[in-house]
Amino acid sequence: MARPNKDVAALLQEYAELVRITGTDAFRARAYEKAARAIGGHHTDVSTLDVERLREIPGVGRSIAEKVATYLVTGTMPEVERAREQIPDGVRRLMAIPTLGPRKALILYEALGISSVSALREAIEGERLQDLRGFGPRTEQNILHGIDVLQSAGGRVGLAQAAETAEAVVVALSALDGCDQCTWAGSLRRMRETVGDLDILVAARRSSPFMDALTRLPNVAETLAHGAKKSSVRTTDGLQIDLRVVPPGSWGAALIYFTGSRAHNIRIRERAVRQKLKLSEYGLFDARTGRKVAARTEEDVYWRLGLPWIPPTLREDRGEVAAALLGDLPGLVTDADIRGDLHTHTDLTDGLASLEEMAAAAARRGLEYYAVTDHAPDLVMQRMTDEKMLAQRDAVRELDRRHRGMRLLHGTELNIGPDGGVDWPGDFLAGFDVCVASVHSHFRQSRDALTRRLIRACENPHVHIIGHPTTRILGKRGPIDADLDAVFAAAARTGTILEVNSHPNRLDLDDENILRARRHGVRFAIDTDAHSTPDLAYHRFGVGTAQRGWLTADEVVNTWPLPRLLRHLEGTR
DNA sequence: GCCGTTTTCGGCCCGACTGTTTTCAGTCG
Repeated sequence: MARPNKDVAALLQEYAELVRITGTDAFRARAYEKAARAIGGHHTDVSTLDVERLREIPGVGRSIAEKVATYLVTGTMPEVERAREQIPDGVRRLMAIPTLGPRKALILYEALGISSVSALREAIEGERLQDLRGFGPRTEQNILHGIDVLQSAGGRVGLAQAAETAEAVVVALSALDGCDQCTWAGSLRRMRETVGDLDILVAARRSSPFMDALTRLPNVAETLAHGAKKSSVRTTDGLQIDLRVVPPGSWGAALIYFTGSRAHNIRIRERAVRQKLKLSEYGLFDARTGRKVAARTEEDVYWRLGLPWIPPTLREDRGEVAAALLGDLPGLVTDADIRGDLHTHTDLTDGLASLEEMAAAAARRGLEYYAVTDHAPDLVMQRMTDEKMLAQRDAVRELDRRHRGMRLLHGTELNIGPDGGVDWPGDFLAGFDVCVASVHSHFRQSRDALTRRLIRACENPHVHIIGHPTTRILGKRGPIDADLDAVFAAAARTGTILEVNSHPNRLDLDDENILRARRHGVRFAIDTDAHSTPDLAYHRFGVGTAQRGWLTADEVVNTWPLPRLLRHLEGTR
């Protein structure tokens, strides 16, 4: 579901940015932004709603409801088309550069005609910004650095977008006659945090119907290659999709080959060679006779190489083959192990859905426990007060009495201040079932200060979980510069849980930090940080990241039965 | 543009930080 919601949200967001650049009324832009967010996170498919129903979405009034209704019927929004004619798309994309907002983007366009990131870099390097009011040397430096950050993502897309596109392609191709099997492989199957291109694999006797169907998918912008075994297209949002069609008998070998990683494949092929075998995407063959010895399933191929099946999330050549040989592969945490969520928001702060809606959605997902952790007062913009928090606690307790099968917990997401302190004194904190504490400001303190800050938060007996520990936002903001090994050691010593934040833009801790932290003996919580009901589905990305960090269910506290979890939370105080 | 009402206007998340200024504008969370 929610594909139309995402389209509408993206369009309204684009319009908001265009209004922000051209317009004088910042509140109008904010209204569109708010509506975009509300629709993007709305629980029902907006294409099933008429104008009156659309207006019931908070933040959507008559004007926006009518624009959306027009778009859903005609496929365009005339106001957006007009705005696009005034401002080239490249100007809007300048705003993706951190520290560069709508005002500076407009100045750059009007004064120098700059309408692309590359033109901006050239202008700075050509010293053409020197006479521009408001653009000093530090600003130039910040912009150049921002461009580097932006481009370090390297044209890769986030996990959520990749998964959504891949699922649509697989659904489309699986529906064709003669499709024996179809799935995605590549870095998406390995759950890497960003995906460079999608690898789709089909098992079928005839390939041409699939190749033709790929090039005719609705969001395909251009066909890069069109052959009998492989075709490639680029989608309208710049993502490359490679399709391979193999005979059904080669499915398992092909799946291994296209899942990768390259390093993992090299490792197992070396193993094949030592056994006088040859491994390719078509199968595992006797090197001398050329006779096929395995190919139909991944398990067959691995087994014939003397290995158990290795989960795709481990296939990075980080010791998984050696571990497999020793029988030491970890029993990885899975989606099915997740019993609860310990970091979520409601519309009391910046969430979109009410406490009741979030709890109901969580219960529908089969969770056994669910903590509501709205923002604490030091994040001033959220306007939290003691009274509001205590009133919410009463509401949570009341709702909990009515919820059968799922236990509601009352918590908060505290702010770790510049000195490592948090919003409330201990006696107030003691009233919460669970306290998450996160860094939301002062990201550029010195390494020493940031390290001390996080360690002090770990040492606070009321802090149970450190939320999104490095604060990085993929493609936008790097991790804070702290001595993470010192922080991990402190977390292990104090029993403080470290979060694996499942939001696809965060995935924080990431796989490598999880690997490091678990060596210190840290426990983890895989949380969604949901701000709307659809966000509750993000758990799969956090679980994938945790698997890449070799985590077992026992290391993840929200796989534990509630009594064990509560004993652990209580025990750290 | 939305919304609530002290109800058809006038407010709209508020404050800090940065870099450029020389008193403030822009950006961010």
